[in-house]
Amino acid sequence: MRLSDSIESFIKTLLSQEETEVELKRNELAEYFGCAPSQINYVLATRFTLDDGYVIESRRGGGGYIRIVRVVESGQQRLAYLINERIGTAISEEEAVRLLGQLAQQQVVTVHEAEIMRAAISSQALAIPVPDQMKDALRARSLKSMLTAVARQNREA
Amino acid sequence: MRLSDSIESFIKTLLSQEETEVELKRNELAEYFGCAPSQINYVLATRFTLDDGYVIESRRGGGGYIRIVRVVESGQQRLAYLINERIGTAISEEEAVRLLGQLAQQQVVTVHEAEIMRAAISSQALAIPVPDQMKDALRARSLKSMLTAVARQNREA
DNA sequence: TCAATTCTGACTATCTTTGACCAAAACAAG
DNA sequence: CTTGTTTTGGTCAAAGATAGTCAGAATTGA
Repeated sequence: MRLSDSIESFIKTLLSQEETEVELKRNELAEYFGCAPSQINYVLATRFTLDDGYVIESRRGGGGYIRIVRVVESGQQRLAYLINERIGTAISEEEAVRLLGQLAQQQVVTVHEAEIMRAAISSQALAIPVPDQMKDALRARSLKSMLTAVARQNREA
Repeated sequence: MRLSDSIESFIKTLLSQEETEVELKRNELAEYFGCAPSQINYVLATRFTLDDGYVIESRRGGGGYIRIVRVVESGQQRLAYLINERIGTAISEEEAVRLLGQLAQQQVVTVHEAEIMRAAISSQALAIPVPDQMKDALRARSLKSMLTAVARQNREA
């Protein structure tokens, strides 16, 4: 059993059934597993990504922490499909607007929320000197990030 | 719980209900929390800034005091200030998160909306290979675009 | 063997707390 | 009034406490 796998399981156990988030101290966890603290970052970076349905928050300094939030129930939510399949790694503004319109119509999000998301990824917002390709990638990331937030809110509601 | 967090809560409790301002003695408060007096200044500087919606006044010498005033502003005023003056052409994720938290707390936007906006401009969302400078510029554009959408919705409502 | 994955450690970034020294206001004595 | 003393609050730099990053070493699996 790899160290990374052990740490992954450990965290996922803490996140089991009821609990949807855990807060831990990087150094303590590293101590517990007898490894370098940066190993924890590696595990988080490779096994608790947005695409995996997790969001990581942290703070440095005294009283610092790492918080891991599970936002998508494996495979069962509709948003999970959108986040992982339909949007993918790049999406055009037109496609995104169409998608948001559908979500609003299906009342997955409010009209206000859809408008905000649309504003976030409008060509005006993305008017920076990078290739269109990169803008589409950026739009996909931002959109997925926002929908993940929505999924999290739905779950908490 | 961090000392700073305790002091912050304590002050916010004093300000919570009807009161829009409190006056206190720096040394007494420090004594109460068993910390260095300058710790109080640290808390004020990091958690009671103008961005957070507070104004600090103080006097030295006999009978000296520190007065913390919670500023009240209309949602539209606040949005206009952020869009036209505060955000500018670049903003870091940390600053943006602080501003969004404040907007939610002042109920200019809902917590859901704030979370969505936060997600839109998080570093996770902006993880593309461009210089940080450009990310900050992008974040500013996207944020202003979203806040403009919110302002428009308010007007139409 | 060799490429991908895992792991580590040195260096960096950020947040908190403290303490020494500074500045201003009030007060008291002359 | 003027000046010295006392009482406050302010500033800043340094130390302490965490977490993040990244290049390269170690390991693993094909």
